[in-house]
Amino acid sequence: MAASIEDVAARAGVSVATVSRALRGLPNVAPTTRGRVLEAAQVLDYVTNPTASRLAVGRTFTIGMVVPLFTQWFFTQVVAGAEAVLATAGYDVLLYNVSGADGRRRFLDRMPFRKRVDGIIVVDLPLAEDERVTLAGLGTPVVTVGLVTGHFPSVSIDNAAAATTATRHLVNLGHERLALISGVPDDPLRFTAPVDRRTGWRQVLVEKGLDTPMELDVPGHFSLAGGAEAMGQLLALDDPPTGVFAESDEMAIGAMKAARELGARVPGDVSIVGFDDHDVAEFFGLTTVAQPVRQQGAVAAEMLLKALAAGAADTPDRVVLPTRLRVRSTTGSVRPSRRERDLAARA
Amino acid sequence: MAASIEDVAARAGVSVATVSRALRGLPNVAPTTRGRVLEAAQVLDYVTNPTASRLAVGRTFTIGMVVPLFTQWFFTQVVAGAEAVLATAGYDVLLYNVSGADGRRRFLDRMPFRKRVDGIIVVDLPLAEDERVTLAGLGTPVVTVGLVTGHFPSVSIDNAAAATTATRHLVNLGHERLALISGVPDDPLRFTAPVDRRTGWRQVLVEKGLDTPMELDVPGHFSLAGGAEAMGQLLALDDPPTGVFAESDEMAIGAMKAARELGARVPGDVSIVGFDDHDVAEFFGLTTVAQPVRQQGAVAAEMLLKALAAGAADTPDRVVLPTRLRVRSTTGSVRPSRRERDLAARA
DNA sequence: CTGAAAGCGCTTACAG
DNA sequence: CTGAAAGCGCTTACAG
Repeated sequence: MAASIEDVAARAGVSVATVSRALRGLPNVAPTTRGRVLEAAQVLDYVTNPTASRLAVGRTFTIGMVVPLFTQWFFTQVVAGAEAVLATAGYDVLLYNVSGADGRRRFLDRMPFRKRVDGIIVVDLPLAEDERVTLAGLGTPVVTVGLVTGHFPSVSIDNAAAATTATRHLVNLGHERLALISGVPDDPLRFTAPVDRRTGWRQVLVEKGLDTPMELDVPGHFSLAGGAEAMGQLLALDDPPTGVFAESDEMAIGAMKAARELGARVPGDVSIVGFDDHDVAEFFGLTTVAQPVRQQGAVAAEMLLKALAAGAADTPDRVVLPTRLRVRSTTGSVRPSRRERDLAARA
Repeated sequence: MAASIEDVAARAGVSVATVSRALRGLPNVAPTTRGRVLEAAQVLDYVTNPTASRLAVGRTFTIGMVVPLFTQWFFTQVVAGAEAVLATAGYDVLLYNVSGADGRRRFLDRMPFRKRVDGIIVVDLPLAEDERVTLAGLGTPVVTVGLVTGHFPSVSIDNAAAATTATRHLVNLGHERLALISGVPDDPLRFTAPVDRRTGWRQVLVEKGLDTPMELDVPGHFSLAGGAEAMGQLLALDDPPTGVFAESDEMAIGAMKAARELGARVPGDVSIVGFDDHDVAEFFGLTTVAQPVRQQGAVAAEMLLKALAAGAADTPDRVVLPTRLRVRSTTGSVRPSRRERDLAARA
């Protein structure tokens, strides 16, 4: 049987109150007493029972994280980033996996975190007004990552600006016919990132007076296969794009493979820029807009710890982490388009 | 303030003992009483405080999972598989991330799971004898996945047999010069899977009387880049292999890319078979040996729940899940080797 | 600096 | 079928 605080007290010849104070390093414990307690604890191989401690203190020392699909790269990174700082601070992490719109509904209806966590990190999950109110009503601090509610502290990136950077990069290379491989067309969860990225893309095109025909805006479902299919559609156009911005690296890599298989050179015939700087982006030589993923989790965790310490949050912080273009080998300056070559050939 | 069991008792006009019984569906509660309790709980929006409940019951209702790098695909899948069944059974999951040999040491020395979990799932982490004894001494049931200790119940696959299948597939296609891209050469954690896979590979070659020169056994570090580098080494040989077995899909995909960039066709010049059936294997058309990854986590969780229910485990189960060859487009029948072509040209 | 006692919010024999 | 009381293993005023 594992030793309890009473066993330690008995062995050290003091009360359990003193053991508790000594072990936690509180002041007002005589050095010699503390020594005896520490030794007894050592000998008995004592560790405090967290369940009992939590009940007494009235805190769970666990943080709940709501994550859409924790099996996906992006989310595992965010979780890992948060987990690392929370573990250091002595907090456990309780994961809740939400998939689909009804999953979110179920989460907010049942609120499985009630009485279980001291704080909540919501990753990427857009919240309807009533859902936000429900969450706020819990009375436990909430920090969001990837979405900005205006009511909870948040950490995110500027998706529109990042998309602008990616698109401008293509424009600066001389590309004028630009396509977008976007995320999910009818997203039940209504993530905001894909929408914002499209906004940034469009903005540059409009600013430069370039065309933004529907046919150059195709969905890639945030997957390799989706990216490949999208690229197939684009290359089948009479006047295919010479520059493609994919809203995620996975789609970009799928697009690269499709391009290659269809005989289009990257970046010779078509330049591709992705988004994320996924672990594998470097290996594939993908030019992309890097976002700090683990760091978003880590910063969210720190903000939550701060809120926990401060008691009530003053004004909700809103941290926007920087993104940055990483130019690798999938983008290059523009070459004559197929149509231009055809025209030239005819002349 | 959230309602407590006392609030419910007061509102229902019964004792807290009765509330406790009614809410947990225990027998010996009058139907009308139960009705009143349920209604009161409903009105007060009561949920039981798990910390208090756990302390009273003497169980934590949480399972600890020790995972080498939970950010990697394989491990996230195992965790997700276990998590799904544990959540359904009302258990939380506490993750502990071990990286490097000292990380394992630290884990076993400090045993952060003491008094915190009711059971432990160890994923893929080989245990030294003393470490095994330490774990067993905890008195909480342990199930291992990916390693077989003979002392704890385990769920795993037959890595050697699976590798045999992969290698035989190449042999059956007529390949005689076969290479292995293995895992990590000096693995501080001493994972057994890569070793067993090599054993299976070797066994087939020996059985068929084929050569197994050192130069055809190269490390790929379980990464894309490592697989690519390994393939580069292999293709630089005077007499390069026509068939390559990579111990993971990631290495296989890296190898595919390297082959293509070096002008070798897959499977025209070199066939490649991987291991895992990673999420992306299908997209890349990779022939591979599929292992059930999520299922290993799920089965481990079920075994643990069984052990928890049974009290003491009888004889340690040892579940070996089936693997299966998935033939896609990276393997094909053998073509004349470069050397053979050279000889033919000279004749 | 230290201890006795109450309390955290449940569950569980035990008695009735 | 129900309730009073003890107990789970800690922490924390309070008194000394």
